[in-house]
Amino acid sequence: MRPEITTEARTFTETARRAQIVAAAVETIAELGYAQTSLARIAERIGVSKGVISYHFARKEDLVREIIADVVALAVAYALPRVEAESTGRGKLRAAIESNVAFMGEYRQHMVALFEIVVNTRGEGRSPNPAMARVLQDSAAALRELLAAYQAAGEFRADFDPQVMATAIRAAIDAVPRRLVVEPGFDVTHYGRELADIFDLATRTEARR
Amino acid sequence: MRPEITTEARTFTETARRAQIVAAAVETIAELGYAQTSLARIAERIGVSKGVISYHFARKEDLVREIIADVVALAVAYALPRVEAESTGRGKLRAAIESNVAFMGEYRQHMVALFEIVVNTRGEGRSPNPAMARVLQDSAAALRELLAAYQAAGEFRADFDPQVMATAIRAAIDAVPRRLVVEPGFDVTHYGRELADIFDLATRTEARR
Amino acid sequence: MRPEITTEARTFTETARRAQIVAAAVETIAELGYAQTSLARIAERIGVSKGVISYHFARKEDLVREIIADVVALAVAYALPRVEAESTGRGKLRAAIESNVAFMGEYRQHMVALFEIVVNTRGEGRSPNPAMARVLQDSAAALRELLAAYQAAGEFRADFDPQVMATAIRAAIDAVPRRLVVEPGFDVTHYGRELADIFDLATRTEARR
Amino acid sequence: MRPEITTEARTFTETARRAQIVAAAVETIAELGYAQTSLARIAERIGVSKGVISYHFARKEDLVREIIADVVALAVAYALPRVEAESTGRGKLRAAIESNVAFMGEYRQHMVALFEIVVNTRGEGRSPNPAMARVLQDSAAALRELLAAYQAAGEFRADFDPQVMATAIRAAIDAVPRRLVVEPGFDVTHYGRELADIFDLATRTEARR
DNA sequence: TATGAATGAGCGTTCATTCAT
DNA sequence: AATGAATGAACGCTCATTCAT
Repeated sequence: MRPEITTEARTFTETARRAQIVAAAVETIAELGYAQTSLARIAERIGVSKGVISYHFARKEDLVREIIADVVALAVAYALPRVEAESTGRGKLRAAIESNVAFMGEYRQHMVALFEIVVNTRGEGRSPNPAMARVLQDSAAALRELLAAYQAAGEFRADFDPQVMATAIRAAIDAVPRRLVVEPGFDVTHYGRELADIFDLATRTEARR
Repeated sequence: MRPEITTEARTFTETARRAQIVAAAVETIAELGYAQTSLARIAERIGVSKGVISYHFARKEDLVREIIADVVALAVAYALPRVEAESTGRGKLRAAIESNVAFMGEYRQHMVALFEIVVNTRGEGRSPNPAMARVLQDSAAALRELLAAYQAAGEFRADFDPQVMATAIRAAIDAVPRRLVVEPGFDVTHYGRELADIFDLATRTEARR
Repeated sequence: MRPEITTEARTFTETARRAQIVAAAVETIAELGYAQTSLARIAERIGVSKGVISYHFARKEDLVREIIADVVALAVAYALPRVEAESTGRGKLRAAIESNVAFMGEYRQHMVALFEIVVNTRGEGRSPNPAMARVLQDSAAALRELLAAYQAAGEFRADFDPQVMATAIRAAIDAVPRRLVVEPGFDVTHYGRELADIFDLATRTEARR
Repeated sequence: MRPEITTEARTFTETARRAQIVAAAVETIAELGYAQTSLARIAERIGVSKGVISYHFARKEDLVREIIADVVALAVAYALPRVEAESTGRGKLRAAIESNVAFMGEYRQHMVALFEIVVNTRGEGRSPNPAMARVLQDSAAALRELLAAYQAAGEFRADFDPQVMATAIRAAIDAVPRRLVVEPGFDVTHYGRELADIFDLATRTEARR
């Protein structure tokens, strides 16, 4: 096992290997599902021995954590600028929904893998994977803040619960990976636009009707 | 293994044992997750040898199928009369959303277990568990039919895609089990009502605005 | 379990049940092989519960012993009169070979089952099934005695080892069941006649050449 | 499981371990019989965990195949040169019988194990183990070819069926392992010579009498 | 830095056997 | 005389993990 003593920098080789392992893991999970993905199967895809993975990731859990972090970073990098480019709450909401859905269309494997991880890993018994829980909470929280802020500003109708609305929106977005698995021809752009329409109608003020 | 020769009726003892096993399986899956639920763990909860489970359910798959059937039957028995009691499309939609969400609140463990099964079992490779796939498809299809019918009748706005709307609604409903795991104090009634409001707004015609 | 205290007579029902179980066991073993034959499978063929077999045969071994005894009794009843009907050693040898082979052709299932039992069951570790060992030894011994007696009488050539000859003959006869499994169209009569020719040539005196 | 990515060469350690496992399996099967030989029992004999065997042989079937191949290779290496050293059909037949029997005397355990495998393993249902079936067919076929060829050449009597004769010879040879189990003092050389005499007499032409 | 080798716990499943009814 | 129910050991197999080289 590689020394873990301090926060020493990673060598170039190591960084590359880790990225390669993460990529192989994502592909394998997306293809076979989490339960069918063993370290052996990931190693086989790369063409190295199982030991390599254990060497770079002391626990399977560490590898999973890295996958989550990678995919989330990708998603944020994709969606955030698109949301920030908008100036109105309405525009930001639409941008958030559409860019999230579009991202899922472009990074199908990553999303399917992430979805598999969400539902298949747990921390200590009952609770969901802590790394994943934080991510989900964060993304829902960001949405809730957006809704609440522009609700306070009077741009959205005052009488909805931003928490519920955020949950509904995220759920509708997060339904995409499963749909992609079931129905490979699924039209992501259409789905994104319709979804944005739905929640536009659901959030707008009397005045805008 | 119990004799399978003919389609003989089940004895009282057997029916009771099967129900007990299904109940224990539901609890275990809800508590530990599907992957951590082994026949040994289920048997341990009842306090019998794991041979007992094999005796009553020849394959693990058979047990899972029975769980699905049981929970679906419960859900249908709960929601269907409430939907049928309504006469308008708008009323039916609200009843469907609220009763589904309410059911999930009342049968938390069952829902969490079902959710675990959905995402953790597969038939032959990638595709989802066939027994479960049928259930999901049926429930989504029923919703889509409802929306399409009253859209055609002019009660809902004409310009939404019933498939997308149905997916969004189901996704928002199906988000409940996960929320229940994460946040035990989650207010199911409130969530149901808000959700109904959201999709009422999202489906109504110009005239009703 | 039925009382075993004394050598009490068997009831009619019991005798019939035992015969039925033995017959079902023979069929099952012949069809699926010994290793694939469980008590459950035998019971299923009859249409009774597993317990019935345990009731009539306290150990699986007891059932096997009964099968052996039954088949051997059949074989002896078939071959013995045919051998005894001959007056010369040469005639008796030919009758023994041909009738044994013919029996195997007529009672294929029984022979295949017996063969499966021979090679699949053992007594305490290494040695062959004691019940079966006795049978094999007996049948080889009877053949050896026949050969030795007429060798002494000058009817067979003096310079062969009756033990070896008997072993070779039995082996050639016992090859039939396996052949029947592999090659269902195997011509038993032809095989018997050719075999008799071979061992007739191998045993005759100089004078007869 | 050991990496299987390419057809890479085996390491020294692996070769040695595989040989050790095969040897232990042969011993165990010869001693206890096939049905009583589990991976656990083999591992125990070597003094390693049973995982080791799964590591080197992905399926039990693979191990069995290797045993067959090993024993057959040994037998061929033993008998073939002895047969080929002879120039006449008569000489070749005697050499084949005697060398086969002698081999069985020298490699008792191997032969007993092979015999156990023959009768105890099946491919898909009824038919014999395909790997083994080929071996048996090959060895019987080789004998039949030998007989037919020299029969055609006029060196053997014309009126026997080479198929039957080959079957009888093989059966008599294959009786050796069982005899060795039952009677440890069995004189292999004597048996081989007597057997050769028997089939010499059974195959020779009128002219040679 | 990576490998091959091994471990040991756990999996679902099979089965002969026991036993109360 | 038979059944249904249960047991417990064993089976082949999978897998994350450890570790010497």
